[in-house]
Amino acid sequence: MGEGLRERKKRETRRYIADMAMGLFMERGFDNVTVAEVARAADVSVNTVFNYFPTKEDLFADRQDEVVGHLAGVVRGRPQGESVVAAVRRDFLDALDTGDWRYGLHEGATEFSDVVEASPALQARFRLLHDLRENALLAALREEGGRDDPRDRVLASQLVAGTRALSAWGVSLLRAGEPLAAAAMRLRAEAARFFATLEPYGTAPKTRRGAPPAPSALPGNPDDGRASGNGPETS
Amino acid sequence: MGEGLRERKKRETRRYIADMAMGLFMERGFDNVTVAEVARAADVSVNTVFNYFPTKEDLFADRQDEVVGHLAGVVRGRPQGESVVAAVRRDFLDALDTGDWRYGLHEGATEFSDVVEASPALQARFRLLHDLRENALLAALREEGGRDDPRDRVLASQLVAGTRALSAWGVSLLRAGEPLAAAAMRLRAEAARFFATLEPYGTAPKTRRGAPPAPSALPGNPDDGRASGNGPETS
DNA sequence: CCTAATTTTGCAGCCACTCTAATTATTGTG
DNA sequence: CACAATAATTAGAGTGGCTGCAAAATTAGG
Repeated sequence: MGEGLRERKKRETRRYIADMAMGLFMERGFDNVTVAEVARAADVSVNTVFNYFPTKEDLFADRQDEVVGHLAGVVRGRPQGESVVAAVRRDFLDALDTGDWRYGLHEGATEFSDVVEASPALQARFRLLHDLRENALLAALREEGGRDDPRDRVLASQLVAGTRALSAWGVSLLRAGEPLAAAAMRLRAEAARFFATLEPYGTAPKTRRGAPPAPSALPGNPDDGRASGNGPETS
Repeated sequence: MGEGLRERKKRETRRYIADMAMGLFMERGFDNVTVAEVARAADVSVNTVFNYFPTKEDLFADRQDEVVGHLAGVVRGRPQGESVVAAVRRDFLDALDTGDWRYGLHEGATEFSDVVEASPALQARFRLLHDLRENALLAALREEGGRDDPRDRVLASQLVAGTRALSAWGVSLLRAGEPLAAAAMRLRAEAARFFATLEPYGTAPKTRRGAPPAPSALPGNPDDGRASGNGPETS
């Protein structure tokens, strides 16, 4: 029941396609590689590529679901008594300390960033991801607060935009040759200022009815056209 | 010299195409109208449409250059002694008072918004515009401050994201049936809270060397692929 | 008018992506 | 093991946005 040959082959095929694609993208740039070339490199048909990845961008931005739902998860999973702003600050600083990639800062972030910044299509995709991130966070905030509180809207936008700006600055530091540790240190200082500014939003600690820490279904943007697929239709 | 028949015809043709396109988009939705249909409606060839508008989205988002450079212009043109945050607040509240469209709030904003929210392509375009807006604002901030100040990055991101969130809330109020004046009033209150939060960024009033109020050339994002064209090449 | 500069157009083509209809491989069952 | 159900892969044709290029129409200026 659990693990047929079919399932394994599917995962392997998907993986192989994604790896081949990433290799080509890193080498020659996202826009200079056609889906047909990816298909040839992976020795499958173009249709098979689209069976696994709904768009060309999905070949690059795998695991995007994680980052989209991350902030919302942090907010939902925070301990009792912690404010929203404090929770995000904690997670952001933790990512800095552990060198985690979830805010875009990691070893080799520059190569990644180079490819993205060279491609309008990829930039558009990441803007979409930030939007989805903000919407997911907003949904999490609404689970606690009132119906359509403008403060939730503003707070979500400020948190996403701020951390995004900080990460962008961090990448620019890395690109300027600064080692990751040094960049992280400077980022910590700036992050402190940023989150301090948002303190006025953080007054409400956390209400009772805590939702289960990590519901897997993300709210998502109803207008994003296509979700990131994980494989061919299972009819 | 100034005004040949050729120039006039060009403006008229451009205008006619844009009007026909907007009519079709409003009626049937952006994604359900092909460029070929726009061309037929305007009685020109598809190539002519692309001569005037570099992308299909440009048919919808005309005058986008204004909104992209607006915030930067507000910052550059603010009076001596006014902080950046105060300048944007003043402009935002002024737009609310005068019912101006520059922040997306105006009579008929809902129809406009309906079309946009029904089209992933248009949403992507507006995300791009917000990005360009932020970059332009950041460039303006850098004309006064230090080289690559992370506080400028964060402030620009907060201002753009915050006003965007407020406008989105405003549109949701309009869509819920609230009259424009009432929505504007509630928006003023929320805007006050929002800008108050950003006060810590507003300490620097304004330095000496004020640049000329409105330089027309926008910095723009080097990676946006194509600028919004204003007509066929005059080469 | 006649020529040079421009605008418009038609045509061919690229690429992402979709749909449909075979074709092939994997599975569970007898 | 054979066989039928199921699911994955493929080829092929087509759509739509967009780009070149070269010919035809229009306009400008002498």
